[in-house]
Amino acid sequence: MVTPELLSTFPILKPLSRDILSQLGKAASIRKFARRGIVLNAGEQEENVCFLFEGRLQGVDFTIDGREVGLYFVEPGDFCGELALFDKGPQPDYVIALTSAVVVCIPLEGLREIMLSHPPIVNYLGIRMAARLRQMTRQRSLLGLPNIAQRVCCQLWILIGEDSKKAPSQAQINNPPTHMEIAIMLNLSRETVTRVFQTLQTKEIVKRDGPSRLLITNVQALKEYAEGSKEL
Amino acid sequence: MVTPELLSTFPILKPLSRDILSQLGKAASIRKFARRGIVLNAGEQEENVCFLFEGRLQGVDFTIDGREVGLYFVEPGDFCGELALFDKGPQPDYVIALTSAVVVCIPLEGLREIMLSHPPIVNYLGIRMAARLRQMTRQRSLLGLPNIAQRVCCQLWILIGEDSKKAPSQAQINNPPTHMEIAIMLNLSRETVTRVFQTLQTKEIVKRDGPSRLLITNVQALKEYAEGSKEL
DNA sequence: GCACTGGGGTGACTACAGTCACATGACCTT
DNA sequence: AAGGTCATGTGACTGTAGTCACCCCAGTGC
Repeated sequence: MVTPELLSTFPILKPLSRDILSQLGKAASIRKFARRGIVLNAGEQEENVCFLFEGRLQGVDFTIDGREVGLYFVEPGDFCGELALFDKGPQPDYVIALTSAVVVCIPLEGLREIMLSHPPIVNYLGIRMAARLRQMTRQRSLLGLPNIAQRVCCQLWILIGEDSKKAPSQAQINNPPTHMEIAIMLNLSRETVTRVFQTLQTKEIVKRDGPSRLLITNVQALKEYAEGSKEL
Repeated sequence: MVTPELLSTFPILKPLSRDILSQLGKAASIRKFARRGIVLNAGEQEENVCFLFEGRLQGVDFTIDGREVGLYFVEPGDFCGELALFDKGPQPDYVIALTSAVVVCIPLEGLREIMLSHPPIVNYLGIRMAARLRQMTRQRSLLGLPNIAQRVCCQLWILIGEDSKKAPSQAQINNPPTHMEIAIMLNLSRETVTRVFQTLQTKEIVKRDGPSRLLITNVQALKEYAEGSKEL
């Protein structure tokens, strides 16, 4: 049983009345995951939409030969497993916990009914899926870059986020992905990512600040590498 | 001015009443495109959803260094440019005509209103976007394959379609993509694709039947290569 | 204290796909 | 018949990213 207060912390559920939220809450459950725990299984007909309360998740897939492929991140307040709301089809990718995570699971059935009778919810879902399609398109075009260093710099540029770009003096990435996580997003080997980072560090473009922060000491240079106007 | 009859040939518009269709038809227009014509521009706020009546379109993007990237196909009866219905955002990719094509353009505004008041339409759109996300996910995991020949075989396997898989004796691909089109979908060079095809042909796994048909003479073998249980 | 794990760092080697430079043949238009 | 374009073929060369093998180090559990 999940309280309406907790549910209403999720932006998409905010427009719902207290009554409906408590009804949803009755069927919902809270689950905790350790690092590397599997939140959703690819290929299966999952019966929940998973709302992330705490931690960070990643959508991943595997190639036929077992290689891991990184697809997208899920941050707190966001959710995953929503595709089945529309077509009742299988989950296209795995979702795993990158850190220990707290997730609120809401059964598809209840949500589907509410979605059909509440236009703001469908609309939010539409915007969400559109955003995801855009993100996947951008990520796909990243993979087309033949220059590997540029690929990494572009990914970093995306990870910096809009806020930091406006205040370049203190640009940073909090809880940066591990080299391995970056590698599988960009179709690279871990070693290659490490080598690019080494170069970036000796050129004083980025700098580690403990395990949970990556400082961008030269935003301009990073941008130029990302755009291909300079080469590493 | 487009007739309601024409509009109702598109599955998503089928549930709409004749009245509404004629209203939509008034604002709609028919456009013809030559091969390589640009139907939608990436980055722009397009003001139409484009319904394909005849021909074949492809969603493409370009990397920062100008390389073409193939994303998806649009077949007759299908449409593109629908993301803006939800978030009024820019089109994420270019859509170009692979053959000469006839397209019915319907203004976003009109469709958006109808979508909000007609649940079956939103629902159809949701299913469509979910399908596209699944397809992009699958395509993305293809790119993770380090074995190039396997990548091409997987793509062929996808292109064969379900019907042909059930009748393996006459499996075929109609209007197959050119080597170049396959190459940009798989992050390969055109020459590499040609070389894989050469191998497949000398092994009598596929066979050209004129410019508009590719016969799969050995479906089982193709499947094994795609799954990685055999190597070329 | 110790073992264990996971992230990061590095060198040497090599296979292999990209690139470039051509050639051919089909098919258009004029 | 000539000229153009486009899809496909093919050889030679080369750069580069993957792979493998190993290292260190920090954190954590017992």
